Amino acid sequence: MSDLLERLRGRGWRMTAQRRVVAEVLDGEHVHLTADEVHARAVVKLPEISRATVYNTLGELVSLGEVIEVATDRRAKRYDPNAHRPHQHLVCARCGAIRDVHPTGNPLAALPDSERFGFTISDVEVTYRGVCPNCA
Amino acid sequence: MSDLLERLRGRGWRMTAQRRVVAEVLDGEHVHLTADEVHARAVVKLPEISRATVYNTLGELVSLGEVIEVATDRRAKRYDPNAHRPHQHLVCARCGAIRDVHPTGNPLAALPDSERFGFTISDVEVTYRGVCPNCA
DNA sequence: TCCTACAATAGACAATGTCTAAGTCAAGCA
DNA sequence: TGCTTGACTTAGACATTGTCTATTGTAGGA
Repeated sequence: MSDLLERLRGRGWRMTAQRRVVAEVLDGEHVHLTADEVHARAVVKLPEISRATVYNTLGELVSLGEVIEVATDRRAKRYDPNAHRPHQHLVCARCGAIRDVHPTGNPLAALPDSERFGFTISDVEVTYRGVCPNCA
Repeated sequence: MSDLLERLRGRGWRMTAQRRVVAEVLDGEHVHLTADEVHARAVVKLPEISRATVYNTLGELVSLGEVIEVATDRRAKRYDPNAHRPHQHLVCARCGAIRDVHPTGNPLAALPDSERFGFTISDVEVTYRGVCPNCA
């Protein structure tokens, strides 16, 4: 993620304190924060940052393909900075913990042509649900 | 779905006009309505029905296992009456059309133990995304 | 038919997300 | 270094989706 700022700058992204802080918050493995959580953490580093800016910046990062929107939670969207390695998600039904996982094979292959209804399929999203060791 | 009302009555579900109407609205193949859409259609049949009742009834049907909550849409939950045959969903990225699909194999098998992080996995949700023939 | 517990209602409230108008500032350029 | 400009940020109103509560209504049994 440290080179994210470089990549963005290289793409002509205007660098501001707010954008830098949002990008910094989205750093690490197994990070899946909601927009509100991102805002809460960003405020610690930059108290003036507004909610709208966090939403805007997250939206831009998603458009740029640097961050993935994840819908594991029924309430709020979550943002996953691990956009450059394809992966799926494993969610604890009790505490909501989320892990990135890497299944074997291509999940697309499991869908025969007869089940594609003429669609041109471009993406598959898989969410495994269960109970994590802490909650078991 | 015609026997849904029978099944519910058999389980001691108190039958009311509102509940009957909600159940009737959720009839058919490839039905994936939002709560609001269910309400809109229910109002046609029973103008007095309230939003809260639709939400309550949908929640009860989900608890009873007669209807499945689907999160293909980032905005609102959708309700799928096809609860008795396991299936996954295929969504058009343009128009939002949703089809029930039946992939081959068990998607659970694709996740090796080393990728389970000690979780006890009970469920997998797969959403295929693409463009439908109408939008292509 | 009458009772009673369960269901439905209206509307307030909560959570999440979007939009707008006005002010601010990063980055290029003289 | 000091302008200029258009992109960025802000506060807060608004929209959408969903939940809760107090009150009223009613299904189904006695």
